[in-house]
Amino acid sequence: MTHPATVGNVEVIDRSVSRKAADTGTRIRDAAVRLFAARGYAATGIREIADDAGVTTAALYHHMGSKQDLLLTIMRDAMHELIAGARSAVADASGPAEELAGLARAHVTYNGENLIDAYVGDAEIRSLDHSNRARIVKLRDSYEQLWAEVIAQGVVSGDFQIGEQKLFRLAAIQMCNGITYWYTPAGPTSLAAIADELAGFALAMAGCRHGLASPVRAQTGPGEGS
Amino acid sequence: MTHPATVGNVEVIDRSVSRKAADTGTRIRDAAVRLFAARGYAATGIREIADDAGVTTAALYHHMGSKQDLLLTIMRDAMHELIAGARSAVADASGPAEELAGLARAHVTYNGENLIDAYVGDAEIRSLDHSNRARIVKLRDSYEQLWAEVIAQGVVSGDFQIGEQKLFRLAAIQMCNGITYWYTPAGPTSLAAIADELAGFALAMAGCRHGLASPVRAQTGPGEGS
Amino acid sequence: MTHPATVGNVEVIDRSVSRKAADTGTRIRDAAVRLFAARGYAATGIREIADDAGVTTAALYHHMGSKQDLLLTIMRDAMHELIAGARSAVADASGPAEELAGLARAHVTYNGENLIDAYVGDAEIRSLDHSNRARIVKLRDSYEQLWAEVIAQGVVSGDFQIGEQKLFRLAAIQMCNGITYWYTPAGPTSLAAIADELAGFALAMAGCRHGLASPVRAQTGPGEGS
Amino acid sequence: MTHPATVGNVEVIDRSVSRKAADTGTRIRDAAVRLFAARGYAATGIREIADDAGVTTAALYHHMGSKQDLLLTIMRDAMHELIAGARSAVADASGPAEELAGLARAHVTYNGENLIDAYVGDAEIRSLDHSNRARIVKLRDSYEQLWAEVIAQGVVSGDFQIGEQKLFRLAAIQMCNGITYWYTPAGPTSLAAIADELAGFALAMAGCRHGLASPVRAQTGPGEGS
DNA sequence: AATGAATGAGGCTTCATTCAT
DNA sequence: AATGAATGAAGCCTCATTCAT
Repeated sequence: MTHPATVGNVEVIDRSVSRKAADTGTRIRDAAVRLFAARGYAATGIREIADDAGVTTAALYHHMGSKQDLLLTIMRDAMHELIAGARSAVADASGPAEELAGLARAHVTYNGENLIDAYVGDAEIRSLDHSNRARIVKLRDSYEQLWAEVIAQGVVSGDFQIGEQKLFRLAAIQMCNGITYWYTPAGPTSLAAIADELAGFALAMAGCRHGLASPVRAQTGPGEGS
Repeated sequence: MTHPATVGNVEVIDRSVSRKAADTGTRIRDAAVRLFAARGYAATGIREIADDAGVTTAALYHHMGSKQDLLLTIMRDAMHELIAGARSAVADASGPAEELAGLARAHVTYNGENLIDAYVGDAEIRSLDHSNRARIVKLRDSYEQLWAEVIAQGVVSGDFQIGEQKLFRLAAIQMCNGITYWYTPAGPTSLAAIADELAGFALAMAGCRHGLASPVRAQTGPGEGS
Repeated sequence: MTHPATVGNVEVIDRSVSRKAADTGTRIRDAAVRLFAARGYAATGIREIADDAGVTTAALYHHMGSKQDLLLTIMRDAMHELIAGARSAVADASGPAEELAGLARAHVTYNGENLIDAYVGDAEIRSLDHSNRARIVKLRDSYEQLWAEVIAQGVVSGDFQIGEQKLFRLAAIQMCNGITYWYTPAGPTSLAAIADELAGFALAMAGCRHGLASPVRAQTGPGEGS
Repeated sequence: MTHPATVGNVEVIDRSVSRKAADTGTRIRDAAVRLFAARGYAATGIREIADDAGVTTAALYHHMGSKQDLLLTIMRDAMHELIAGARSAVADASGPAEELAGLARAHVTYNGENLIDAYVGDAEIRSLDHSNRARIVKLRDSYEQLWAEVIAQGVVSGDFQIGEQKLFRLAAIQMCNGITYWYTPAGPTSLAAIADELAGFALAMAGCRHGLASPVRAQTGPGEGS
């Protein structure tokens, strides 16, 4: 109910519109992500969330269920968006190198544009209870599967020089993920530029830095080159 | 899973000795790291730690001070060891490429051999109170400074082809750090092999995969082959 | 398990009719008795009742008033039926022995046929608020008065050999009441047979086991043999 | 820790002594029984118990565990005492009639002397959680088994004229149990006299009112005759 | 006749910590 | 060096009820 079915520019508009009169559920969810990201799930009180959202704790439960429910909702939404972005990136690319670069850029972009959701999604898996964790892990596995397929194809085609594919995959994703821990929109480098840079790193790690005929991405803003 | 001062066979001996009468402080510290890693700082109760260590909560306070003190101790120790390892790796290497590879391997090795300490050190910075966090961040900065210097030298010397040095540093460290989240000693690949692989990735990211005359992992000790 | 105005075969018919479109009030009341009997008044939530009845809590309030109102309704109905049954039993009998046996049988029969209503009526007096409790206690007193009169007459007539009449009354009613705690229609003995047996116990306690010319249970209806 | 190993006059003395400086655990337990009896388990707040016992809720948990633990302790103690009393009553008697009378008197006596414990033990079985309920039901079954054996022997020996033994047992116990609902030490009749009277009822129900050569109990106080 | 939203009060329980012994 | 007792604050959550629609 928070993330729109289609991601893109439209979303941004919708968000800015709905923010003006965000419904209670959304206000609660937003407050929760913010606080979970700032303090951690366990260290965040339900009353803090309620206060932050401007509702009573009882209203919070009326709308969103338990604290655990809130976490599940947040993480599930995040995974769904991440996966959708990755699918779309692969679809838009042709050839293993472009696909890998696309996956890296999509990951970085999603994380950069949804910093706190991504951070929570990354850091709070252990805070999910047994069955909820299973659900999220399943989603995460299906996300990683997208990477695994691209990597395997690149190895088969000879585009990539990779030893252990799993090791490569984990290292590459982890590298892209790192943005969550230090990126800020206020920084000097645009998100798109960072995404390109990290995509370049991923290709280098795969042994095909020069595999892309054209620069990875054309839209890099002025003054953000290396 | 105490982190011994020296790693290797000696460690085992130390362990069997210390097991006979592991002092109370150590038992408490070990229990705390284990639980902080498993559940997170905020979600771990002081009584759980005490129970796990086989002491009363009162004894815990007597020996180790508050829960926050425990966390600080753990994180400070971890940072000190990490820094010591990095310093020693740089000292043993000659030339930017070897140094960078050494840093990567040292990071991976420390994290792999002290999984839970490394994980806590990574995940619980936000659980430190204001002044403690400042202390640890200062240590972390001095650690990153080691990387920064190596990177800068490599760029100056022309060994590395790196755009934004800070971005590279964060991405590389993050990649190495990832091992914390998935490595298990029971896995098929030895820690040394993983360390070499990731060091190779780092060099590739720096644009000098072929910069090392000899194979990256020449220093691998006996009995640790992949 | 609504208590029908008349018990017997007619009841079944009434049920099948009312089932088709049991009115909301009845559905709520039925759900309430069921849950009060199963968990107790205090342990039953108004939302559980509403859910069980298939209505919203708001609708519940609209139809039946508060939780306390529901309890009062249930208990008052139960007392009224119990009293009506006792009156009719006394009217149909002649002589103290028959009357006492009739009271016992009526009590057992009502409780057996309306297990949960009877149980709630018995167990939840303390859950009534001050003024409601007064109302129900008044009804209960008037019910016990019926027993008191029969007992007194039997003592005067010499049919009964009873020491303390109050003690006897309480013991006898309590004994009959016990059925609430263990009777189940699925058991091997018919309710009528149980009622006869307990009526016999009451007479024995009154010192006139042999005071009835004919067997106690002459009135047993067809098809209800033990 | 509340009920003494041996019941009897000594107990009364111990109680009065310990009451002067009752330890915290006992104070809590006593407050709990009192409130559970007065309002019911579900309707009693943990804070009410703590206030009544003069401790904080945290101290209550320190000493007695959860509300459910408190209930289990109370019920288990009550069952143990009841069973001990019944065993001792049977041991002191000779012949089915005396044994049955003894069981009845013991039951009435225990309930009369421990009104609130007995009441709670009777009324709150449904408030026990699954596993605790199983424990108490097991104890209750072993208690009823004592009655069952005496009854069976009396039937075999010809002392008792009883149809369905189980029905008789339930009715008799229920009758004795009733005292819980109306007895008060301030009443005109002594507990011993009531116990004798109810024991006489039980024998009458068993069809052997005159089976005892001597009066059921000699100690009946003056002025308490029928 | 019906309902979704809202709420203040309170439910039970655990928290990290202190202190007298 | 060690501990049992104690506590104020806070933990998450549910309560019965009302009310605008």
